[in-house]
Amino acid sequence: MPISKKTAILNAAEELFALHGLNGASMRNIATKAEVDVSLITYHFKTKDKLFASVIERRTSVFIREQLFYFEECERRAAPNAPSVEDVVDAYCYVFLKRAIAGDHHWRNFFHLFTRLSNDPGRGAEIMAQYFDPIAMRTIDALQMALPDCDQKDIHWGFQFLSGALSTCLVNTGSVNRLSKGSVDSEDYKKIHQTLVPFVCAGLDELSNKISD
Amino acid sequence: MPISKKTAILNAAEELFALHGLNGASMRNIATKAEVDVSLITYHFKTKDKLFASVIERRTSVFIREQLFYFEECERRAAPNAPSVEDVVDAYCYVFLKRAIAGDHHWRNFFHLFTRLSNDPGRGAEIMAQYFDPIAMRTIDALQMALPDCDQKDIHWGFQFLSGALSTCLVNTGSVNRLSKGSVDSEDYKKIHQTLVPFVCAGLDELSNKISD
DNA sequence: GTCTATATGTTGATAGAC
DNA sequence: GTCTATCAACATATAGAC
Repeated sequence: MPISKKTAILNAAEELFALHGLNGASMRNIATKAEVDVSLITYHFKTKDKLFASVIERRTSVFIREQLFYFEECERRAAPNAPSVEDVVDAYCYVFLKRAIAGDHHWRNFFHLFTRLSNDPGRGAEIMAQYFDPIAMRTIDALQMALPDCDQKDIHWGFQFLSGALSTCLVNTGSVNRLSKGSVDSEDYKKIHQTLVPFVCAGLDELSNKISD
Repeated sequence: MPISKKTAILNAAEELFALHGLNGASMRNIATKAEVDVSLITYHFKTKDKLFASVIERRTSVFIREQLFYFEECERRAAPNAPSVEDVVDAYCYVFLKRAIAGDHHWRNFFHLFTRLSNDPGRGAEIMAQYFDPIAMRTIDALQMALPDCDQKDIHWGFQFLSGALSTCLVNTGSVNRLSKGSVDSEDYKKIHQTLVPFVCAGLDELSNKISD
């Protein structure tokens, strides 16, 4: 079954918003990429901003549910003890990385867009607050349970570092490939998973162990 | 002495490009913010893209020289031994953070823009390659010296994580403040410095110690 | 160096035929 | 649902007066 034109618009918008940002991608660019007339975008989504919101909503609705499920599962598995730091960090990262590993380029575009939003103080910040704060809160709570002796502020910073480290890996700027002269592949998400999780866990453990001031 | 109109343009452009991106900031917005006529921008910088390049160049010329000086100093201090991971990570971060700590909002705008560029696959990636690859290379080399037993690929990923963790801290999205209900201040760059460096060093040590595959 | 006036294209969005 | 035609607002850039 061929995809609907509405879906084609969403896919094209997702990719172009990810590549060029909200302002950088015009409705005409999107229409061309989707092989659709410009006015059809207005018909389906009314305004550009609402199209943007639809692009976000389409995936977050699926994504957030799954993310929360992973956390529940990881806490249930550890019960009655608190989950380990590894389990929490892994749960947070894996929901992103497993889809990237699977090679789904639609999801990759979305994660790409996610990175853009998470480093944008304008409209991006609003959307992050609306859609991703629940996940962030949940992760921070779980980290606090896993590291009961860690200073709360350090947990917050630790999550920020985790989030930043993960998100740069989700956008394909080509820098890792270039800097490593081709010996490292920026799209080797399996390797990223294997490397990022222990890196972040060691970092968090360090923060937990040091005397806070 | 009041600043020249040319400098006012650069300052305004720096701020608006940081906030809204290359496409999101128009020359009119910039001219208004700089309290200058639009055509004066064309007079001084010829095109919008060249204005953008000038914004980058103005600070990178200073910044890169200083960054490289820090690395030399830190290697000289450790000689004939290799510098420690702490020294290398600190040198990389501190050049950013010391100016942020000093509260210079022009530099903060620039770092803000830096974060945007480092997560942009388009024009941003080009500029990063041109201006920041030398620093990145230098940092990676220094890390390799500090961690001779670490797998080269892990060093590259470690640097990517470091770079991602630092850069999210340089843009003020308000997320840390929101998520911590005000108990953490996203502009407390001194705290970021104190927290990020040990976090990253522990992560790198972990990568160095694990058996690579 | 700085301004006014203007050229030329692109933008997001609408109205109406089919 | 999908297209054609069109709008007013905005974009970058230029020419020329002072």
